Amino acid sequence: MGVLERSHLTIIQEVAREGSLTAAGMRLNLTQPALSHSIRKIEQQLGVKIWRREGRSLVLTQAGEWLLALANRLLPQFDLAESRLEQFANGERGTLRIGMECHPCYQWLLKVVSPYLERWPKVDVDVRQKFQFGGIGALFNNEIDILVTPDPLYKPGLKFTPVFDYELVLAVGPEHPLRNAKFVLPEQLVDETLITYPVPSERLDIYTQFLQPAGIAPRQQKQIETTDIMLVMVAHGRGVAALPRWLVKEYASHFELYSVKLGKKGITKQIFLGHRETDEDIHYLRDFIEFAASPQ
Amino acid sequence: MGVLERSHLTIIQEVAREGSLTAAGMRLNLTQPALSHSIRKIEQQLGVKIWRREGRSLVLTQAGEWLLALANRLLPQFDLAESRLEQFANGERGTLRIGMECHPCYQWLLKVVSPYLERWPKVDVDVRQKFQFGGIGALFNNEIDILVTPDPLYKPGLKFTPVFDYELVLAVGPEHPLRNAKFVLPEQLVDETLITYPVPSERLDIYTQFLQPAGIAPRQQKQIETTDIMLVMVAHGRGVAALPRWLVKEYASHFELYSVKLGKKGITKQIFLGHRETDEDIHYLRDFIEFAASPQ
DNA sequence: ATGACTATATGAATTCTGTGCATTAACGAG
DNA sequence: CTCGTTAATGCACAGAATTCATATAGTCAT
Repeated sequence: MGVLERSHLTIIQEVAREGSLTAAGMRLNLTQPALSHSIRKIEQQLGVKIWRREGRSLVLTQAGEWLLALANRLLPQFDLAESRLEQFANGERGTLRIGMECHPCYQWLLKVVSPYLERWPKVDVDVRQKFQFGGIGALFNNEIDILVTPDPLYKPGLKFTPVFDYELVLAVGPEHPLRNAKFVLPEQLVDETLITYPVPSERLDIYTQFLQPAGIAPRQQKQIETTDIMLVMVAHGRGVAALPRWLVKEYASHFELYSVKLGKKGITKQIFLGHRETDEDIHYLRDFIEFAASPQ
Repeated sequence: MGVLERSHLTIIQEVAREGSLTAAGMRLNLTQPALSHSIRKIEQQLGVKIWRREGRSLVLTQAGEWLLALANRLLPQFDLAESRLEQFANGERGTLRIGMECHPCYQWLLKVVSPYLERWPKVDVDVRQKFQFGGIGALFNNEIDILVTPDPLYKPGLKFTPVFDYELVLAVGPEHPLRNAKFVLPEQLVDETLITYPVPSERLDIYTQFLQPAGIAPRQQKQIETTDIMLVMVAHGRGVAALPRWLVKEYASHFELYSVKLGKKGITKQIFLGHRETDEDIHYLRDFIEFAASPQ
């Protein structure tokens, strides 16, 4: 089995560097006899002479030169590894895996992530959107570290932090009769084409909190992946979409878009970040939550 | 100081591979508690959790994944190193440094080295020709492992083996009056141009064994590095040269050359290979000497 | 739920390796 | 030759690694 250890390479390198066991011992915090015993053992375990005893100094043999080259190549990698691990230990390095259960939040997330990456140059961010057992399950399975969700499910071991509120509104185009309406009622959507993200309707607030309570369904539903395309369609009168008010406002600089309140009182949503309690000592994770919760 | 050892990487790799401490223990010839204690120690020494305890199995953390990648990268290099060292130990690998104190022997050496390199694919051959303290000194200083020389100097610790005999002759061109002579005497060279290798005349046998005893010097001496050019010059009547008979014969197929015996009895030389007695257990070195000594 | 099975964790005892001390041996410079 | 320096050696000890025995925990089938 393997007998050559990192410590042996260190000794070989240091002895070659200092040229004497005594000096090398000083640097390694070992006594000269300790090294003498060590190198003898290495040599007989490997069955190779590593040094030629020349007078009172040690000169590397061919095999020794070869080992020295190996040491010079491998030891820096060990050192690097240890400094990396220290960063892991201090929570300075890692991958923050963020799960999303809220399609339109993607735009918001982007705005949070960019400055965060600046602050934590050694932390990578990974965003995932599909979960076999739901976002909460993904948190428990350790598939993700942070969950962006509008539905905090308070379970032991998990914690949720509210990060921002927004109002869900109906986005309509410039030709739409509702464009200047104070608000819209469910029955006003029976003849509309509703554009949504491609997820089950029980995960769309426009259904669960607006249409279904009134027993209404829109004439047609179109599913579109990306927010940009969705709003282009809306601006051209190909349908209407339920989105956060701030998102519609943002896109309004590019396309002509109007926001209409959903119902008399409007629909207000709150977004939470969920995380495992066991992760609370991870510095970069805690900072992400604090940073995200502070108003941008 | 460094705490991460090769053995730790081995454990990480093996546990990841087998998925359980018990199984990994079998492969490493260790018991399960041994591993359990080891990994706990590694973790607390590094200050990083490497595994997450999930149910009754161990799952790598981010830091653990990182270490596994390191292990997969470094461990093969350790394995390779050990197999190389085994080859060193068995004398199958190394560099045979050959020193030359005999210029014309270079041609002979080439003929010996080619088949030798075939027989020892892992042994490299290095030929050196300049020595600060002479060839014998170079042997003692470990600058070379084998010395090709016509002057064996029997000293304790060194051994010399005769490898071949040759006759030193005078090479002349087709227009030369001596071309068919039975032999040549020193005084017949007073008006000649003598072509030699660029070394001090005390190292040229034509001087020490032929001209100087008779108190004769040639009209002119030209120094030329390479045997080829030397013999081209001779063939064109630009001078004469003292070289081994077999060498002249070999070149006679390319240029018109004639060999003339030096003195009535001729000059016979013997070439030896010198080596350190301490090197006699190096397999590839002993084989080189045996191989060189056997008639080609 | 319960029990059988299998995995890891733990603690104490033991074995072994590594280290240091004291000393010897070898070398080199003055 | 002698002194200063360096490596080698033998012995003794401390601490680390390993094992054994056992506790604890999770999984699966009934």
